Order: sequence, then structure tokens, then C-alpha cells
Amino acid sequence: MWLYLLWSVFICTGFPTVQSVELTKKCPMNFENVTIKDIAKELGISASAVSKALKDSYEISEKTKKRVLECAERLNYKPNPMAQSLKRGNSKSIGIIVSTIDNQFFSQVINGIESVAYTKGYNVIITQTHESYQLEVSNLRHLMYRSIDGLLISVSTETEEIDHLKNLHQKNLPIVFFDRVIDGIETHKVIADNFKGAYDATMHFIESGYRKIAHITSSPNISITAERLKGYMLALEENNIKADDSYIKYCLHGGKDMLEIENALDELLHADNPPDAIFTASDRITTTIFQLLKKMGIQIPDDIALLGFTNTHLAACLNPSLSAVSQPGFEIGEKATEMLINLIESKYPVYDFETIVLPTTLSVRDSSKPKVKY
Amino acid sequence: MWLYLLWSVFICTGFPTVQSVELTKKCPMNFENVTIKDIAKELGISASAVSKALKDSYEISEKTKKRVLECAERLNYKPNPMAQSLKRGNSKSIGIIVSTIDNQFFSQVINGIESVAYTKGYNVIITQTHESYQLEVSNLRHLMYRSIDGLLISVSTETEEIDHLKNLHQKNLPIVFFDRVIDGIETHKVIADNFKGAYDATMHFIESGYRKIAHITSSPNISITAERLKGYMLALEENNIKADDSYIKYCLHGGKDMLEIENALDELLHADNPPDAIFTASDRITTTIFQLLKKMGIQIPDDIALLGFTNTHLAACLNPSLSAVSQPGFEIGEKATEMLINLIESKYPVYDFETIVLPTTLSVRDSSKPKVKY
DNA sequence: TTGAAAGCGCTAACAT
DNA sequence: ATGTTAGCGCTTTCAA
Repeated sequence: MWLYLLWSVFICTGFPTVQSVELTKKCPMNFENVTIKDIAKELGISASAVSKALKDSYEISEKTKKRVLECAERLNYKPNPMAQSLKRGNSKSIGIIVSTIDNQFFSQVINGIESVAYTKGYNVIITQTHESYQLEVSNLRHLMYRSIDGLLISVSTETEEIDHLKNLHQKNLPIVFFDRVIDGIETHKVIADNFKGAYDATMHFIESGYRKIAHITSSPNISITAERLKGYMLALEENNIKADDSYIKYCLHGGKDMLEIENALDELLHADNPPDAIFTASDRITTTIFQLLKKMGIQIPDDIALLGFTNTHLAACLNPSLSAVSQPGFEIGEKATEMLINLIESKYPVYDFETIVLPTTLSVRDSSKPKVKY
Repeated sequence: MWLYLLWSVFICTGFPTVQSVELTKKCPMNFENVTIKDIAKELGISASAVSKALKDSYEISEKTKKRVLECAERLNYKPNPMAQSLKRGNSKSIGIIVSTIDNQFFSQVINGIESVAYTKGYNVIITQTHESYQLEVSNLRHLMYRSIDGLLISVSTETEEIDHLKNLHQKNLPIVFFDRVIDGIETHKVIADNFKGAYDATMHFIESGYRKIAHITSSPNISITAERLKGYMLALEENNIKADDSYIKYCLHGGKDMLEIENALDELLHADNPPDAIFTASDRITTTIFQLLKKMGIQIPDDIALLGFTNTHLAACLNPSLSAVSQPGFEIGEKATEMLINLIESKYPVYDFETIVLPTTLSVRDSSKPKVKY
């Protein structure tokens, strides 16, 4: 819309003259929509010659290239990305699907994604599923509609059916999964070492004297849940602690609403043999459990110890300070984006896929202090 | 790139036949690039007729419209947004510039922005300044290069010169400022009631028995700093407390690096007459000061009380629980986006601009408990 | 070494 | 009521 208004300004002031060119030079921001045609006219050559010169084609003489480059600079020419995209059939943009941006882990991942994407000339379109399969599908449709060149996705907790992704993948849309990955699709994947993170966390509990360790986790649909569960189970097993199914609580919506977390906690606390420690499996679940325990007046770690996955900077400032397994969010984003752009720009089909596993960090703090023996 | 591969699949399997059409129907996701031409060919009419039929033009007969709609549905036709944009000179995308996404307040704002933008068919391109003027300018250039239809911006702390924005504004790029707004440009603005938020906070300190109230704030360049300072000053004045310049500390980079916050705090603590309370003016500064005080072993609120602007959900769980002024981030994002889209879609130039001020919320907690009298 | 022309998908003025 | 044509800005044969 404003482009038309801009155009009318043009009409009033006349077409680019030396004067208006100088005006242009002075502006750090150009959007006078100088086109290849303008350069061609100015130089008295054809548009295709200009196009080729700008791409440093071998079929254009050095002299002409110089003139074109100089003129492009002078008029502050910027190619129109939409026209290029229309022609080339790409969009130089990549789609992101995450559950929610309002989450330390994901905002760090997105930071990493953007840092790589922008330096490689891509821009990103971020969408949120809010843990809804429906929204995941409709976001994907929105992104395809926007002609993204590739996709970075951490699936929603509700996602069981993966036809929507399989479909696009089969049609050669480059996809890189991160965090919550999917088995049925062969492509690059980037995850934190969820298994080891959970194993370390559980081991730490055990070494601190806890034996009745509960696990509140996300939906069994998603990969991180299984990976973390395995780490938890192995640590128990290695220490001859019998795993108790009633100690494992799933929040089917990843704790999107507080209620399901509250229910899980209630069930644990009112069990015949309540746990003395809780290992929580995601940012939202961890902080919510923390809040709930405080609200209920339950002492951490004396009544019940707590340790969970979270990337919040404030873990150390909580009361008590919160032991945490944190993930390298920024690096996950960087790595996933590098791999995606490699896929996008690869001249040949890629069949060799990797799953990158980045280490987690366990920070021991007061919420999992060694158990006081009676 | 993948489009080309897709194309080759096409070549192998032959052009759309009844069979491949049925295949398409089965897929929830389409991107076989069905064009208007395909529909035209299928129906034996012209492309322009199809185009008009799809837009429900009055010059097309009902019968034809029906056939076109049915066929479009059947072939799963989706218009190519790039072609539309190229033609119409817009892009249906809006640019966002914020200091950083990894911040409760801004991620809530972005949530609000997206919720409105998507329902109105716009997508958003998010960029971060990391409080750098240079990055702000280059992000803006990136966004213009991407042909955004409008801009939502909260300027960086470093931004003094605003020619880059003025320039675009004069060229009729719709801009809505939020949070950190700018005086020199007449357009819509959406902010929290920073003045009242700061006033309330300071009043609360005073009513709780504090008199030596310091203020650690962001760069004086940005609007929120001045607004919050005014609220702070008025509260002092109304209570006959002389404002002490040495109690007001500026973090020129909004606390981007911890060092400047540390310096500010050090100066306050080592003053001849150190304050007994600190009112902090931004999310990052508030949480960092909290962390620093704890690290230094300074008791909150006994040694020094703390209350600040922050949107973190964890305020209530900190040790001690943190008194906070929070902003309606989501609503700010929503409102700003509604206004921006109105500007973008307005058929006539808009001269009537509003500044929307949304209320802040003061949550009193332990970090500002009534001062113990000796 | 350069230019002319076609076309990416869609739209709109101008025929018919 | 429908079709023809031209063109958005750029790229890419193919001719000259």
C-alpha cells in the first residue's frame, strides 16, 4: 500500500535526476525501488546485460561490469527478493515450528537459529503450536503457503500422526528436527543428550541419599520423554532400585495448563508411599512444580527434593536454589540451522543423515541437597 | 532447490492426471504448485477468468464461479504469495525489531503480535538489535530488503539518531512503536503506563518505610527510562524526599552485559550514604541485581529492599519472593499489531495517531517488606 | 560480448 | 460474461 504512496512522491518530484540520486546517496535507507531496468536505461544497455554483470557472468566485459557495478552503487540498487524468488522458485526463508516462544529453552534455540540464518541470507518465520496437533498442521500449511525453503521443527506433544511431515519430506522439503524429533523420518536431527541428562540427574539424587524418586514428564508421544525416561530408568536399575510405575507421571500437554501438572503432583503426594524426590522433565514442568510445592508449603528439599530440566537463568536465585539440567539451546539452534541450510543448498540429493547429540549440564544446587538421615 | 527436485518427480510420473489428483486430495499438505493456468486448462477457460472467479468478481457468472471453485478445491489450488506480492507490491509480512527475544517481556509481546498477525494473514519477521544501533540499522535494512509492509519497533538503547526510521516513515512505511517509543516521529504508539508503574513502585517503598530509594535504570536515550524516572521523581517529591542524583544509575546498554549493572550496584553500595531500597527499571536489570545481591550475600530486604519492572513468572518463587511491576506484554503486542495492520490496509493516508497506554500491575512480595525500624 | 524474448504466477485494464 | 494482453522485477536461453 505505502509503495503506491511512495510512487506518487516520485511522480511529484520527477524521475531520478542527479539531484535525487544524491538524495538517495545520503539516505542510509533506500527503497526507491531502483530496478535493473533503471540501471539499463541509465547506461544505455539491456536489462539482461545488467543482470549478468551483477552476477559477474563471464559473458560480460570487465568494462561493462565496472560501469554496472558503479551505477548500481550510485543508484543504491537492491534486487527485489520477491521477483528473484518467483523466478528461482525459492524464498530464502526458513520455517520454524516450536511449541511456544515464551520459554527460555526455545527462545535460546531461536536465537541460535537466527544468528546462523541471517548470516547466510535467510530469514526465519516462527510459528507456535501451543502443543496442539491441529495448530502444528495449520502452521505447516501456512509455512508451505509462504514457500519456505526448509523447515526446523520440534513437534508438539499432541503429535502422533506424522503424515503431514512425511508428505513434505517425501516431496523433498529439507527438514531438520531438533529437540523433539521423530523416528519415522530420515533426516538430520539435533538434540541434547537427554538420556545422559536424565541419567546424571537421577544418579545425583541417588548419590544424595534419595531412593523414592518420582519422574514427572511430558507426553509419551515425544522423543525427549522416552529418552529422559530411559536415563532415569537406567540410573535406578544400576542402583538396584525397583522402578515404580506409579512414580512416573505424564503430562500429556507438556504442562501447557497448570492443571495437569497439579494433578500429577497431587497423585504423587497422596500415594501410600510418597516419593522423597522428583525429577521433572521440562522447563515448564520444572518451574510449575516448584511454584506448586511452594504454594502448598512443602519444604524443598526436606519434604521432597526437586531437580529438573530447565534453562532459566534464575534457577540459582530461587528459594531454595534449584538444581537443574540445562540444554545448550543456542548451540542446538545454530547446529540445526547449519545442517538445514546445507540440505537446502546441496546440489545433489542427500542420503547421509546425522543425529547430532549435544551435552547437557547438571548444576547441583540446594533443591537436591543430600538427604538428611534420621 | 527442493522445488526443482519436486519438479523432476513430476516429470517422471507425468503431468497431473485423475490419478495424481486423487493422490493430491489424500494429502493434507499440498504443494504440487497448482497454478491458475492449470485450473484454466482443466476447465477450458482463460486464466484471467479463473483469477476473477476466485476473487468472486461480479463480472463472472455464478455457474463459472462454481466450476472454478470446485476445480480449485479438487486440485488443491493455493495462490502463490510471491507472485501476488510481486504484482501487488506488498508482501503480507511485517517486521519486528526488539532488543532480544530471550526476555519474558518481549517474548510475551511477540506472542501477542503473532496472534493478531496470523489471523489477519500476515507473517512476521523478527529481528534483534542486542541493544546495538548498528544492528538496528542493518536489521531495518534487511527488513526493507525483504519488502515488509509495516514495522513494529522497540528501539535499542543505543539509538539516538533516528534518521533511519524518519526516512522510512516519511516514505510512508507504516510504523508502530511499542515499549521504547520515539518522540520525533508521529505515528501510533503502544506503551505500558511506565510513569504510573514507577510511581506506584516508589510509593510502595515509601509507604513501607524506605526513604533512601535508589533507581537503577536503562539508557537515558530510550523513552521508558524517562517515563519511569518521572514516576519515581514524582513519588519522592510528593513525600518531600529530596531526589539524590547519585542514587540514580544508568545502564547505557540496558544491562546487556552484567558488568555495567555490577558497576552501578557497586557505586550505590559503596556510597557514603548507601540506599536502603532499589527500584530497578527493566527485566534484565531487575533479575541481574537480584542475582548480584544474593551472590554478595546482601540480605533482601533487610540490608536493601528490591522492587523492579519484570515479567518473569518466577518472581514469586525467588528467595525472597520478588516484588515486581509487570507489563501487559501480550496485550501490547496485540494492540500494536492491530494498529499497524490498520495503517497498512488503510486506503487513505492516516494523520490521526494515537498513543495507547496500558496499565501495569504491581505485585507486592517479600523483597520490599515493610522496613524494620530500629 | 551483448541483446531480445520468454516466462515465473498472478492481476487488471482493456477488448470482445 | 469471458478473453486478450501486458507487466510486476528478474533470470535465462537463444540469437546476433
